Amino acid sequence: MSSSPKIALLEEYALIARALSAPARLTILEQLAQGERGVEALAGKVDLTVANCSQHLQHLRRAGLVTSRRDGKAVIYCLTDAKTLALMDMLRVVAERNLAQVENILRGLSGGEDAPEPVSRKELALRLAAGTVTILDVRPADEYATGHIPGAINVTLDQLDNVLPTFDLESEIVAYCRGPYCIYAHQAVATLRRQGFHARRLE
Amino acid sequence: MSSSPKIALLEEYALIARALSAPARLTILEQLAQGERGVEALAGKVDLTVANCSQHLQHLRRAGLVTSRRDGKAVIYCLTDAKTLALMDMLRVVAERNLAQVENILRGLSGGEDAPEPVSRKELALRLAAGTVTILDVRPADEYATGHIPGAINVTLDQLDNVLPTFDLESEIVAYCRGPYCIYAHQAVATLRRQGFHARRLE
DNA sequence: CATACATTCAATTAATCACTTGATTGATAT
DNA sequence: ATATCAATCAAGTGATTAATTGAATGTATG
Repeated sequence: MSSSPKIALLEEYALIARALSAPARLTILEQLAQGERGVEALAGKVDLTVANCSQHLQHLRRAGLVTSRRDGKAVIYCLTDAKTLALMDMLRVVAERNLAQVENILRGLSGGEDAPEPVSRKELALRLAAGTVTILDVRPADEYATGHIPGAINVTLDQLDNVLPTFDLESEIVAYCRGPYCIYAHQAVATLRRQGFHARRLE
Repeated sequence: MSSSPKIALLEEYALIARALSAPARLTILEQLAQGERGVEALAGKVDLTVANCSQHLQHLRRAGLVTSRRDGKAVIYCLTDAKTLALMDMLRVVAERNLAQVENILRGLSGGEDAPEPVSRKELALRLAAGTVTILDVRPADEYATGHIPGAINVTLDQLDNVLPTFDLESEIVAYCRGPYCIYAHQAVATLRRQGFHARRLE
């Protein structure tokens, strides 16, 4: 009745799930989703010691989620394939669907009930062409530097209050950050709306 | 720079991943995918003590993956929604893609290199209508009893050797079990093929 | 009301995990 | 070769986890 291969298989699946079961590793994956990185760069981004970050990376590698290659004296890590992101996204979807706690947090971020619908990518393209929208890239400057939506202005959350007066109260503002795992855009939109701006988040 | 709500969110996501990080809980979910069950029935199916099974179920409930309701003096558990299955399936896909170990196990199950392509559901329907196929349900009798493909014969792995001589060597045999997480069908096909039958697995 | 039953709780043990610290490896530059 | 830098390894600590056992809860039935 029992089957050793079956358990062996399940243990492999469980290995992957376990790799995703630490917040630190999820942030590492979020970073890697933006592009390959060295260990030290990652450690700085996710606020871990280098040794600790290295261990997490090896945990991820054992699960097959990332691969590494050597470049001089640096070791560069990158996602094994895009399916990993799909897996993380599904994790997020299930969480938002089933956990009341997640909804509470997200509601808190958006500053209450009046959270506006996010803007779709297609809609943004139309508005951008019409020139009726300001786009904010809310990521750290270095990530903005390596690539961003054409026409987007880089404003981190720290800088937001300073830059805010230069915006037009009437025009629409669309904020984006790294993706679904990143909440900078949520926070930026909440801040802007508190000041009376027409701000929305890119989906 | 740091954001407490961000970590709180990631901890919720990690909670779900952790719920999927034990083989025992994956088998429980596989069972629940077939229909709701009481604690004792589940404990029997997945070979755990009742207390232990109950604890795993509560772990899953904390992660929002299952819900429970009372029915008399029994407590019935069921999957919260079908997204959970999609998540598990993605786990399997990523595992098959990235982990060499998984491929080894699956190859071992299929009895070597000559693993035949699985039969699609659509193809099976056609063959079934033409009457040119024998369908085997390789699940335990009680699961067969609660529902099965019309025309399918219930033969567990134990019984397979006994029943085998009654099959026609020329006709095609298609075996299925619970789904992608279940390996009974793999094993049945391997056994049948070793005996010279034209056996394949339902996708 | 008392009893039997299904499930959960509580306490324990052994194992595993995250993180820290300090030493070690591998690759480049002086 | 030696020094330097990035990354990994190894060992230790505190916290978390899975599984076991036995007691406690809640629900139905006599």
